[in-house]
This record gives sequence, structure tokens and C-alpha cells, in this order.
Amino acid sequence: MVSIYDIAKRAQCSTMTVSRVINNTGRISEKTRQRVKAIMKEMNYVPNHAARSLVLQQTKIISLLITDITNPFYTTLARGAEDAAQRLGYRLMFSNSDEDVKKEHEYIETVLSMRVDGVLIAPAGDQSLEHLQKLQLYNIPFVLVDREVPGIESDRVLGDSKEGSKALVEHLIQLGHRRIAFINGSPGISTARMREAGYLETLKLNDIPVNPDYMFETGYSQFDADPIIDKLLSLEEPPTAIFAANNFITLAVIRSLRSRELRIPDDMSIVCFDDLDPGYIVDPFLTIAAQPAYDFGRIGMQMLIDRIQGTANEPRSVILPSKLIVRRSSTEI
Amino acid sequence: MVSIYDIAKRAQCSTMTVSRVINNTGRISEKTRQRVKAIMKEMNYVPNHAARSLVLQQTKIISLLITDITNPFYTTLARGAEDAAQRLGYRLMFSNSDEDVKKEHEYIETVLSMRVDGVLIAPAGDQSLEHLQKLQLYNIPFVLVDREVPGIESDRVLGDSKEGSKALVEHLIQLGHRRIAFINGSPGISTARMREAGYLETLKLNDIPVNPDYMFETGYSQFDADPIIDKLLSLEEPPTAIFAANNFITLAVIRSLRSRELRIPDDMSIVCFDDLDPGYIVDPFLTIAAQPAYDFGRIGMQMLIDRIQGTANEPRSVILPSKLIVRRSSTEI
DNA sequence: CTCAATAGAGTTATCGGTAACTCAAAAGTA
DNA sequence: TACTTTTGAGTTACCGATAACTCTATTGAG
Repeated sequence: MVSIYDIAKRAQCSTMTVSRVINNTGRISEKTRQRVKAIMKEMNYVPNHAARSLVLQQTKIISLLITDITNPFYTTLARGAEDAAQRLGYRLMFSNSDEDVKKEHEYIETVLSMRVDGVLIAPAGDQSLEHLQKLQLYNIPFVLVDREVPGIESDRVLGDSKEGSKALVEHLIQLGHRRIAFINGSPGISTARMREAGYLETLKLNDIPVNPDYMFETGYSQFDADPIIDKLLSLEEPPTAIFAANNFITLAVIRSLRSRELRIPDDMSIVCFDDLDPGYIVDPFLTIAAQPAYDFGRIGMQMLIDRIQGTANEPRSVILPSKLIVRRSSTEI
Repeated sequence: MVSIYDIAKRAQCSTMTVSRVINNTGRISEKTRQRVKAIMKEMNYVPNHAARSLVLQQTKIISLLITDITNPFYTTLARGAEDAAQRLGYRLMFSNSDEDVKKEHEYIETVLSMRVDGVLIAPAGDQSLEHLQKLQLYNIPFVLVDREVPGIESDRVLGDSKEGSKALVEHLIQLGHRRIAFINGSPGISTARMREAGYLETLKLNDIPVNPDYMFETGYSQFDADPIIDKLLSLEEPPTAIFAANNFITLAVIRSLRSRELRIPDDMSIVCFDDLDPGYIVDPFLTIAAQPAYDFGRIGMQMLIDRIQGTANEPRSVILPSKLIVRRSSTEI
């Protein structure tokens, strides 16, 4: 592959002159500049990123670590991050941890090894603490998006899961529901804890006793809801509404209900966080707390680049509100 | 950041010894190996990828360029590619060209600059030719997935768009349809051409005259189908079925039909390529030609790594069949 | 006309790692 | 015991680029 030396030889100048032409720095006569440029073009020169970043000690690459590339919430977030990064002159490297702390660990190793300039990360869970401390140890700036991790002080962009949760449950209560089941993600993830807090608080505010039989913990990724639905339906007083903590859980729940010929919302109201991809859904019918996924990415990326370029000020938190969108999956009892 | 020199100093040995411990090469006494290993761990040493790839002339990184990160077909493909890459010891770098040749061009520049070991690419269109030739010029192995590009000889994994197309149209004809509209992607994309060929051929086989008023070309990405639906509905003999070339087009079409209170399939049958994300759709109702997206990625990645590591044999083509899945969006006339 | 300032380059060292070669001491062999 | 082989390292050069410094013509001022 053609290097700066090849160009220099051909142009009968030093590599430094070529480097100056490439970077538009230093003093170069217009004549030389044009000659070198022509030769670079002719020889199809492409600078070697590794060599450059080795000496510059910066890569202009930012790593984006999300937990599920098939979840539209995250792909939308990714798009926001990508657009912002591009605008500010950085390249993005996506990775996908699959909600798996071990896989996340491997990616962090790569990220460290590549000396990326910063990391925008939706951590797999509280156990991500260790990875994040490693980033801190190496002074690699990072911003948490969507989820926080206890023990880590850093910039972050979070959704207001608790408020969103309260809005959803309040909505159900307004519709007359009092037997509201809650199927949550893993308590090892901050959003799940916040959503539970919102659920509990709203019940309390409305003097509805908490029924442990109505509460479940599962994963945010694909899973089978049948066992849970079984239990709920076999209760003496089955719930009239289900609050599912995210879109994946909702899908599993809906599938399970459908397979039993139960209709939504007639037989069961459903509310949840995050839309199924708005671009995809032919017929949006879920009542949701919609989070501004694109902004999560966009704002997170801006904060990250601020941090990379800027002075080391206090960690900032941005909390983005979610919006209650009432559709047909919830109805009066 | 701690380098191999810091380790060497602390271990009182040469950098070469450290390098040998890292790579498990050369002759090292067990005692020294353990001592160096302990120090590396203690000092949290992480090898510098740039330095290493500079001297090794390989990065163990493969670039995956897809055209739309929000399209489940591509995210599923990406997952297949990722799994295969990981299994074979490579890291993946996703990028997203957004069906935009210019954006693709920028990513190719980055890819060249980073000297990745190979590129798995779903080209934005025929105009990608120029980028791909650049890859060829630099001897960077690449594999085309999903789409081919005239003028480029290379490994590739394609769907059998023509056969899939024929199956869909044949299915409609079997149901009694003869007025079948076809809303295609851009003719600058190979799959669109193949799908059109299948459409035309099947009509001909069944002695159905081609009606130019039934044929449209648009983009594979989000767009507004209203003008097209307007035209179709205002025809003297409006179609009874629509064949939409991909999932995005289908969505736009469905939205447009719904906004006119037209029911599917009662008022209009619809068939198309590619599922909306099977994991997402609450209630799959589209009749589709399903392509094995995961295998596109998996097989493509395997071919690519073969090519990177192996001998330079003839370019190989893998054609993956699509499967007709009949659901409720198509019915007898 | 002389000397300082500036334009337009070139030299050298370095980033962090590894290949290829070298070399002394220990171990094996005749 | 003397010589060869093996073990366990160290030295040096280089991958491709850039920072910092140096150097030589020009140019301009007085």
C-alpha cells in the first residue's frame, strides 16, 4: 500500500512536506502543494490511520456500545449518535453487547486496545461497573446512555423512567384498573429499578395495595411470557391490566395472550415503555411511555465530544422526559 | 497509558521479552513469563492496537457496511456476520451508509485508512462501483451481500430475488389476480432489477399483458406512497393486488391504503419481500418472500474470512433461496 | 550594501509494538 | 574435557506518520 514515503520519493521532497500538504499545516509553496496533491491523487494515497493515531495519540473514533442491535430503541439512538458524531468530525464504531456482560467486557478490551477517543455506552447492567472503572482508570471519556450504573460518576443521558412509569400506571388507574400486573426487566438494570419505583409509588398514591403476585422480573430481551401469563391468569383475582417494562416484554406478553385467544384491550389492557419501531409498525396500537431515542444518542454524543475536547468539569446528567401516548391497547375496565 | 516499555522496565527485561509473553511466542522461562504476566496484570496493560497493526500489517478488524441500520433485514444480517466473525477471531466494525453513495464513499475512505482486513458490504447501488474498485486497487478483500454491482467480480451472497419475485406474483395469479401493480425500488440496485424481471416474466408466462401504469420505481427507504396509490386508484382499472419490492415500501403502501380506509386484503391484496422484524411484529399478516437474513451475514462473513486467510481462488457466488410465506395480506379476488 | 526576518523546506526522534538477528550461559554429547 | 546444541534472553531496525528543531535561500528594512 502506498505510503507517505512513496509520495515523497515521487515528488522528490521529504515526507514532512507531504505530511504538511495532507494536514494543511506549515509553510509550503503553492507550487509544491499542487504537485504533491496531484501525486497523492494519482497514486491513490490513503493515510494510514494506525500510524497517525500512534503519533497523535488520538483516533477520532468513538465507540458506541449498545445492548441490542435489533431493538429499534437502540438503533434509533445509534442514528442520533452517528449524526452528531459525523457533524463533529468523529467516526463511530458500533458494537453490540447483547445484554451480555461478558461480551461487553470483550468489547471494552477492544475499545481500550484501539485507544478510541471516547465511548458512548448503554451498559448491560450494574455489573458493567468493572468495565467502566477500567475506562476511568485509562482516562477514556465515556457517557452513559439510557442506563446508569451505581458506583459510577460520569456524564449520562437517562430517560425519566420513574415519571414515565407513573404516567402509565396513573393512566391505567384513571381508566378504572386496580389490579395491575407489572412485568419488569432485570433489577440489575437501573431503568428496571426506576420503573418499579414508579409503579409502586403510583399504587401507593392511589391507595392500591401492592400485590406481590402481580410482580415479575425477567429479561429485557426476547423471552417466553407463557409461564408468567399462566400464573397471572390462574390467580383468584387475575389482573385487568399489565404494565410491561419494555417493548420486548410487551411483545412476549401479547403473543402469549393471543395464543390463549385473549383480546387486547377487551380482556387485558397493556401499557409499556418505548414504541416498537414507529417506522415499522403498520398499525400502532400500544399505549406507551415514548422515550426520545434519537435524542438520547444525539445529546449523549455531544456531551461525550464536549468531554473529549473540553475541560474536565463536573459530570453532567441529562434526564429526558418520556411522553405518554395513549392508544388502543388500554381501555376502561 | 502504560506501554510495553513500562512493563519491561518494571520487570527488568527487554520489551521483546514482554512482547513474547503477550504473544506466547519464542523461548521464555516459566519464571520470567509468570513475572511479566503478573506485572502486566498489575499495571493493567492493554496492547496498543495501532502499534501492533502497524507492524503486523493486519488489524483483525472487518468492516460491515450496511445501507440501513433500522431495517431488520440488515440488523439480522449484521448479527449473523458478527457471530461468524467472533467465532473466527475477528472484530466487526459496523457502518451505516443510509442508502447514500456519498456517505458510503466516506466510510470506504475510513475503511481504507484503517487498513481493515476485509469488508462485508451491502452496496448502496450500482454507483458503488467506484468504491469497490478502490478496494480492489488496494487488494482489500470484500464480499458483496444482498446486492451485486455490475462490473465487479467478487465473492458474493445474494438472495434469489427473481425466483422470490416469481413465487409472489405466481401466488397472486393463483388467487385469481390479474391486475397486479408493482412498486419497485430504484433500478440502480440489483435486487430491484431482479425483482422486476421476475414480475415481468411471471406475467408473461401467464399471458397477462404488462401494464406500464401498474409499475413504479421508488426508493427502498422510507417514502410516501400516497402519490402512487393516488395514481393507482384513479386508474380506470385499478389493480386488485400490489407487489411491493421490500418491507419499507410495503409499510408506506399499507399506511396509504389505511388512510383511505381501504382494507387489506379485502380491498387490496399485498405481497412483498422480507419480513418486518419477525421478533417485533405482534401479528404477522404479510404474505412475503422471506430471505434468510442471518445466513446472508453468516455465510458472507465466512467467505470473507476464507478469502482473507486463504488462497486467491475464483470468486464464488452463493445464491440463497427465499421462501414464500402465505399469510393474510393476500386473498382470492 | 549589510543584516535581520521570513518563507520553504529538510532532519531527527518518537509513538508502541514485532521480526530477524545476535549472543552468552547452560545443557548435552563424544 | 572440549565442542556442539539449546535455552533464554537482548539489540536493532522498521511499520507510517508527525512534532520539534534546523537550515538555507529570499526578501525587506535601514
